[in-house]
Amino acid sequence: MSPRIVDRSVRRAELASAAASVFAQRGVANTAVSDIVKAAGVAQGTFYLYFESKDDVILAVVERMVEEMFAGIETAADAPESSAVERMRDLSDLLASIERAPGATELVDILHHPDNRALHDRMAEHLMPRFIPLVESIVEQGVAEGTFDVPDTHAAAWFVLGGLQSVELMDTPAAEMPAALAAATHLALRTLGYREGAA
Amino acid sequence: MSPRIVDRSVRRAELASAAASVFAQRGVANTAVSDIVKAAGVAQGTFYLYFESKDDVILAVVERMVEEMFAGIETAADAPESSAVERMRDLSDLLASIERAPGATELVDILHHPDNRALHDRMAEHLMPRFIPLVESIVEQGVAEGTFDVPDTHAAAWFVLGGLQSVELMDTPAAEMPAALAAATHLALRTLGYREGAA
Amino acid sequence: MSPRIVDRSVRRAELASAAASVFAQRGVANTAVSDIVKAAGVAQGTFYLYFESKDDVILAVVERMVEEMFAGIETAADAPESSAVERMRDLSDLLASIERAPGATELVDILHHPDNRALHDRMAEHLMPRFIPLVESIVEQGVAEGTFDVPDTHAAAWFVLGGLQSVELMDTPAAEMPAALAAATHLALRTLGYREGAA
Amino acid sequence: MSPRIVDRSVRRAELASAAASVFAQRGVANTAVSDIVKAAGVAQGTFYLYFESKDDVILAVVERMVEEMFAGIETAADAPESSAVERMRDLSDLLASIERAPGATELVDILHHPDNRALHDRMAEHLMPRFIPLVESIVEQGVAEGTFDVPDTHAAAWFVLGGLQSVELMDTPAAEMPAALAAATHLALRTLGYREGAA
DNA sequence: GATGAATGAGTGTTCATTCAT
DNA sequence: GATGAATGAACACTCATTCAT
Repeated sequence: MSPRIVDRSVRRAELASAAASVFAQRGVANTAVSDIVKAAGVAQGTFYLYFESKDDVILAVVERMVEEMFAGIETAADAPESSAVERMRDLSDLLASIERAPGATELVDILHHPDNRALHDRMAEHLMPRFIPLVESIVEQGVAEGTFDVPDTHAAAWFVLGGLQSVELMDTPAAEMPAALAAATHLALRTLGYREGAA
Repeated sequence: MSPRIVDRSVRRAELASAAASVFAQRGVANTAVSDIVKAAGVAQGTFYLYFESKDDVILAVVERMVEEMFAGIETAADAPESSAVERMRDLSDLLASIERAPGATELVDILHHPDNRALHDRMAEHLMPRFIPLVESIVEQGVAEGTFDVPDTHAAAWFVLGGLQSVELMDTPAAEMPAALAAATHLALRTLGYREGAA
Repeated sequence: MSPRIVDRSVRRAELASAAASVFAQRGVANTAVSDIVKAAGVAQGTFYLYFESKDDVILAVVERMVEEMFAGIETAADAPESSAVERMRDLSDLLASIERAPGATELVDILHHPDNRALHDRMAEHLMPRFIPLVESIVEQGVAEGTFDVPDTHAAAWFVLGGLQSVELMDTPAAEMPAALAAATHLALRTLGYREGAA
Repeated sequence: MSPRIVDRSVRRAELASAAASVFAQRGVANTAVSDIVKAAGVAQGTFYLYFESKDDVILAVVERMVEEMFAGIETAADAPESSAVERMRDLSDLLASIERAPGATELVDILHHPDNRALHDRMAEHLMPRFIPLVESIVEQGVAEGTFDVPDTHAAAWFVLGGLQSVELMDTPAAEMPAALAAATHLALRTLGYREGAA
């Protein structure tokens, strides 16, 4: 009955996984702690050995999601050897492909559950501040390279990131996504002062 | 104490107001129907004379907000006699001033309550589809006038609106807002292919 | 607005009718006073002008049913010019046909509503004591005529009436009802000491 | 105060007992779950650990009653070594003594509560189908033995059982019960075609 | 007499959290 | 550490009844 020689953080992760899974199916608000422990195969009390409260798991799940997402994006987009334009194009693609990223299925399920807009947003809240520096560094690089031309790189980073995200929220059928994406990327570059044919 | 003197819709509005007020203080999820009726000074059962359920008030509050917001914006921005560039600038200003609009204080309180991201989003959900046609009409006008140049007006409308909203979410101190706004407007116009100095 | 020159008891009857109708559809316990007034087309308060409470209508409805049922039965079965055996046979038939009696449809609907067993029973309670004297008078007549032979006419009346009712509760398909009825009548007569072929 | 010492079914039984007791005092409909838990000395939530709903306890109480009653009857009357006539006489006695059975006091209290006709009936509903086969087997045995003579044993079983029950509902003072019972038994046997003095 | 808006106590049920074992 | 039975406050919602108009 006690072959559970797993250490604290592993157990915590198991519970968070179980929670994430149930959240995806039933929505966060409709999920009771009892659902989580059932899914994890532990007793009710055990939950409180690893989390202070229900809110605590929610936070943990969100944070894990942010980490996973950002990890994927960052390694891919943080390629200082590329030109700013290339990095910008990559970022645009990556943003679009986040939802199709391997292993992200669960995240997406959770985020897409209609009752989880709050979670979705709490996540966006965590995500934006982390993305912005990345985007801003790309913008700055572009300005330095002379391909971009913006007075306020910070504002530009927000504007472009907001614009790209917004396009992804558009009412686009799957078939036309690539075209929409191309359009968005094009707009993003233009926003940054990039002249397609020029240079 | 003064029955029959107020008609149904007025009473309903009173209750919605009370609800909005409590929502702003405690967040939607933390507000019980009993809190609402207490604030409105009526009995518990009275609430259900005017709303079918708690969800019903929430929806009513959100819709009222949307209407108020959109009413302000629409009348202001829907000026077909102006040029597309002017209208775009107006829209940008208006978007920024929404939160400071008279009477909107309460809306803002509610929307800013940390627990109310869901409400905020349900509202955005209602709002975006109503704004997009407006923005798109401006873009199309600009294209027709020869001042804008975009292949896909729909995508452009989403991108620009998303970008503008995003800038407003920026971590900008009040003092620098005008500058940030000017920058955002500038970016929006550039995104649409407008050449500042040119014709 | 006041062509309602109906007198008190008529109005009361209207309300009782409305109540009976709703009871039949939704069951007594699931029927709110508001349902009754809606069906009657009067205001909520009006109800309390004619009935003291919800229980009061229930009672009124039950009593009306009892009266209707008994009226039908009594006139039919109370035929002192017939022989006791004939009257017994008639009673048996009548008991079986109660549910198919004209105008009783509504009663039956109510009584058959699964939630209304209590009502059904309150009614049986009223009905049995009224039927028993009738049955007993038949039994006594038979004894006097020499066709029946029972020591305790009171007990015999209860036994026979209970037996007949019980058979009607049997799991009999409609097609076999006549046969079951004949069997029951036969048993009833035998119980009373009647020798079929004899005398 | 002594958790884990009682097992699940015991605790469930305790709660059912408490419920039965309160039902007897206040009637089923007038009993709130809060009354039950108060009587049982447990918290409100505990109730829902053992029953799915209020209806669930009601059903449990009824079923327990049915079992208790039937257990007593069955063992007593199911004596195939006796003659059909003897078994019939035993059954008649048992039916009459049910209410006086040791431990049945509580059942009787509940059943006699005026508001509990529904419960009473739900029980009768459960009970009749279980008794009928027993009675029918007696009738069939009698026919085989040549002491009874009925064409339709099924109908006869219903008739006789209904008759016996009906007599017990009679307005008989306690002192005269034995006589009424004897009369009923006599009638029952006669109904089945038994000739007292004969063979 | 009639109205119907208002009342508010009462209901069944859920669930995050605790704690004796 | 792990358990899971127990807790009890909280909640949304109903409805018989009242009463100012």
